[in-house]
Amino acid sequence: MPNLDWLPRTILAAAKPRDLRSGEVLFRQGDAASAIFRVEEGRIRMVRYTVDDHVAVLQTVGKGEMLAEAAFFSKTYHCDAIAAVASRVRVYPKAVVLRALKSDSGVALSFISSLTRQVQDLRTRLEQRNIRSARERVTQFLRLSADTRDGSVHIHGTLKELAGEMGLSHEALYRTLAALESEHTIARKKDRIVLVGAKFV
Amino acid sequence: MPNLDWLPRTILAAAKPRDLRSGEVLFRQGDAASAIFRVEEGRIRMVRYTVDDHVAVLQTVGKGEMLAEAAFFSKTYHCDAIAAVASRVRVYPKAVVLRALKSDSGVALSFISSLTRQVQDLRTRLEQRNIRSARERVTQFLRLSADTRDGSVHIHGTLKELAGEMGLSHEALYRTLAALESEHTIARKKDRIVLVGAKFV
DNA sequence: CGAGTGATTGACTTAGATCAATGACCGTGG
DNA sequence: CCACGGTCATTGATCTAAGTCAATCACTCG
Repeated sequence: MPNLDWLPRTILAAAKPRDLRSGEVLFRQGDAASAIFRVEEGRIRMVRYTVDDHVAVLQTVGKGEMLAEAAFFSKTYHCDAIAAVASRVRVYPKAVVLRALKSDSGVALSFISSLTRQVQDLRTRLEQRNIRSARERVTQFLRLSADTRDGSVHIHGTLKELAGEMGLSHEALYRTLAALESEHTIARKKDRIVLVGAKFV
Repeated sequence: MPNLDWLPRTILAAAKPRDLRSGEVLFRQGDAASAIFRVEEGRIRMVRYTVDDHVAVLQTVGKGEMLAEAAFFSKTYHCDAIAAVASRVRVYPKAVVLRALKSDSGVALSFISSLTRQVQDLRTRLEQRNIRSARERVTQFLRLSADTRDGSVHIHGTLKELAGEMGLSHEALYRTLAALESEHTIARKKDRIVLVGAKFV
């Protein structure tokens, strides 16, 4: 869950937390962009109002993720940020962070590193979504997530959450795992799934 | 299609092109990471071999996109890059680019800007993939892509390509558009779709 | 002028969403 | 210490929307 590890400790330490009730607004489209945030707890929804007067969710930002990075390069926020559930964010004043990025190329480089990793990860997830079949989607996920050493995948959080991240209903995931297990393609342990037939190093 | 607009002109100009036949290998997992690339024409597939001896496509990089950005922070490439069709890439030596990033905070900032935009875009696309119904997926896409001024969406390339990007079969997209049109939710012109009922500014 | 490709529509099939019910587990408050 | 409410995990039954196969038409290009 890092994701802001690239910031100097002094800035990290100085960032104030802010608590939000469910439904509370963090900022609105058009507000002066004064800070970026990191979600410590809960979920924030980035929402935009469309030309035909509907609401569109641009993204849902979860625990550990950064939000409003684009505020760096904009005078104002370009969408609303609203807490989907009771949440806590940490506030990083834009000016302070920007100064650090400008003055210290090491900080900038670390940030770039973090961003490129994110881009890769997101592209991979998008690619996975192109796989229609639940079965293939799940096995590809497991293959890419498997530890090279022992072919096992550690499951963070609940299977239900995982299903959501993979774009499957939780029932579909349960069923698929059950099927794969019964064919001995995988073995399941507590918090861990092992790819049978993985070549160990 | 820009995406490397953040690099100094001198570097852009110095980058050599390289042509690849369909199926040709640009680099292999484990090769020393000596350059990053931009796809000028065609499509490059990033492929990894999994622990259980299968092939997994990590991502498909299309025209205008950058590839192997992560090579900046790694001694070696961590997957294979293979041309899916005859392609042309431009080669940016890692050392040169890295030097520019380190020495010029303006360059670094521009790169960061480009990356944050990419991250936002990818997250939005992922969010869209969570919408199961073709109809909703298409309308959300149109709403978010619509020009604020006149509520119209310019269609780049073919509808077939668009269907692929949205994760729909082309038939499903055609049908959905036909349905939306017959209900007067949208109007179609050459290369352009207009959201009826969009509030014009 | 034919080959190749996109756009479009029809018919059919199926995989996955949805609705439902049950058991296991956990924390908690009386 | 135990009963109760809540959530996850699991499995069954059902339904439907989207994928797949297929045929046609319109265009473009050499």
